[in-house]
Amino acid sequence: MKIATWNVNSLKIRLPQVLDWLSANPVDVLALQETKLVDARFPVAEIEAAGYHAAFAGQPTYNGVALLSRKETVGAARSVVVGNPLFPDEQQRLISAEIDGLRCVCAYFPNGQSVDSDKYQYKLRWIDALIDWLRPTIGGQPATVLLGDFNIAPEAADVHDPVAWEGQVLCSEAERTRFRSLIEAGLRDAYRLFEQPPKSYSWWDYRQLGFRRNAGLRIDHILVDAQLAPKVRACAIDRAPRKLTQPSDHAPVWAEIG
DNA sequence: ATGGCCCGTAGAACGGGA
Repeated sequence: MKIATWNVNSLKIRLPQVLDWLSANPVDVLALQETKLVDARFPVAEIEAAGYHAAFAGQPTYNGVALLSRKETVGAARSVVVGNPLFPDEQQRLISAEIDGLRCVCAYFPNGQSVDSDKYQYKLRWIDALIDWLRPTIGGQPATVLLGDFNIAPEAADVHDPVAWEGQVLCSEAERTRFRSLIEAGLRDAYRLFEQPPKSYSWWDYRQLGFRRNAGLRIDHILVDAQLAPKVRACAIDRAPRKLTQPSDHAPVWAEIG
C-alpha cells in the first residue's frame, strides 16, 4: 500500500499536476492540504474519472483538506471525521478516515506566522489538542497514520540554514517539543526510518530562488503507528513536481507500507 | 541594505503563507 501527502497550494490551480502525478504515481491514498476550495467547487468528477474517491472539507480562500483513495485497490474512505472533536475550529485543517484498515489522519497544521503572534499560540493549542485526540487510539486498531503539512521542521537536519532559522516559527523549541510528543505517543517519522540524501526538504520558498538553491525545510511528514514501522518499505520526497511550471511550493511525500 | 513570490478575493491592494 502506498500513501502520500501533498500541500498543493490551491487545488484549483494544481489539479492538472495532481492528476498527472497520480497517473505516474498511482498511490492508494493521497492526502491533500491547502485545497482552498469550498466543497461545492471540489473537482469530484475529475478525481473520480482519474480512478479515485474523495473525502474533503473546505472553506473559502484558506485551508481545506482532502483524502483521495484509489477505487480499484482500497475503495472509498469510511468513518470520515472532519476536524478534531476536542477542538472546535472553523478552519478546515483536519480530515480523517479509515482506508484499507488504516486510520488516515490528513492534517494541515497552522503556520503560526511568527513566534510572537497570536497565530503561534493558536498553533500550539491546535497541536496540543491533536495530540490529546490521537494519543488514546495510537497503538490500537486500526493503526494510525498521521500525514500532512506539519509546518514543523523537527531537527536541524531538516533546515537548510539552521542558524538563521533557530528559534523562528517552524523551528522553535515549543513546536519541536510537540513533534517529539507525537513520537512519544507512539508514532514514527517514516522518512527517518531510512537512510536519506542529505539536505532533503519538502518545501522551498517561492522567493529568492529557494528551490534552485535548495534553500528548503522538511515540514511535510508521514508519521506511522510504531506497530507499522517494521512494515514500511520505503519513504521519499518527490521533487519532480516542484520543477514544473507554476508549481506548489511543497513537494509530495510518499511511503510504501506492507 | 532590503527584499525579492504565489494564491484568493478583489476588481486595487492586501492577508496569508512559511
